[in-house]
Amino acid sequence: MTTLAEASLNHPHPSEHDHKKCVSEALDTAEHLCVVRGVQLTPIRHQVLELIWDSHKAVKAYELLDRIKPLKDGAKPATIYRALDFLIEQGLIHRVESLNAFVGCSSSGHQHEQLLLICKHCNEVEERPASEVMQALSQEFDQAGFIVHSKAIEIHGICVKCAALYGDQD
Amino acid sequence: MTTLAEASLNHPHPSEHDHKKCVSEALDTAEHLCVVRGVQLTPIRHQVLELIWDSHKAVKAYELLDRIKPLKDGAKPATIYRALDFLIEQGLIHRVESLNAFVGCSSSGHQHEQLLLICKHCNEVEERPASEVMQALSQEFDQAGFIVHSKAIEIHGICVKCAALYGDQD
DNA sequence: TAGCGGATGTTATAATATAACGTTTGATTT
DNA sequence: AAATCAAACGTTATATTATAACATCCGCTA
Repeated sequence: MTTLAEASLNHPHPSEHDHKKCVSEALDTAEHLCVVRGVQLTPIRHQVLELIWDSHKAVKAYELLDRIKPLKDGAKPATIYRALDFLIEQGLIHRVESLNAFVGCSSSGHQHEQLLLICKHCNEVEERPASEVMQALSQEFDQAGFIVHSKAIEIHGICVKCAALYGDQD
Repeated sequence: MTTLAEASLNHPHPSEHDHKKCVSEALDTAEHLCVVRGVQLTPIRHQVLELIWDSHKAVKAYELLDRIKPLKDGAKPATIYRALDFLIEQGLIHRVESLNAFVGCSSSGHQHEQLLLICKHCNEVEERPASEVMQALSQEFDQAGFIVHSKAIEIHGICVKCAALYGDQD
């Protein structure tokens, strides 16, 4: 299988980190977790995960579909949505509810439910464990008597890099 | 214009509150805010707001469309989406991102960005100001250098009434 | 080798949302 | 009063997101 990790990134600000490391860590973790859990990270699922990890931006399902078609001729919406369902179930990606899009999860295996900081300028999504926030949330649920199944905490704005480069106004 | 407030509520648990009061307060506040702001709460917008306030459940756009058709013959998707856009801009309703649905905002005028507790059983949405959570969030944003434009904090689970009536397992 | 379950292929369609352009209406200006 | 303008609304079309339903394949095991 061709490695997709090197594909064009095209960030509005320079990628200051070693993204290949992000990708390889994410894929290694995913492979490991799937073995441990006795679930199959099939070629399709692996390719979709790799495509998602092409960047830290949230990606749309149909973008993924377009991008997987050259690799997987005859791919259909169900091809992508099934892979996405699997990856979400396994906590390997986040669904960004407020964008109808998807982004890799850096901490699969550990805590999956995190604060997502979504930059309107560069579209990158930063995950933060935000333990104080989570603790305050737990207290709130206790007060309300609410039994939590899942959390979506999505913040839109301007990330620190874009604010530095382009100012706060966009 | 016919009052829609009395329409069927059909909750899984009895509505322990005076819902007519919720509705009238919401509509009064909306009317007042729109006057103050010099924006028009037109009949369509008013009707859509009233339909949304029919219950505390999140409502889908096309459900609203079906329900407004008898009142407003020839209503089309744009009819609803425009009204929803207006109501959201004015902070009179919340868009529930994780459901692609809409719910009335009880605290229009005050803080609009709140924690939403969404019950999987009865579908009702509870708004909570959750000031400790918001404070912890602010600290997190400061740490991250992130400039916030908007927040979606949506928690799915079982509300206190449903937990009492049906247990914690659903 | 027959049967089973999980993954995938395939076709169709449902559900959600917006674009684009025309018309109405009411306020403001001329 | 006529001309103009902007906001709201009407209308048609289409884009975008997502799922249903059923067929097939493939590896496992009974």
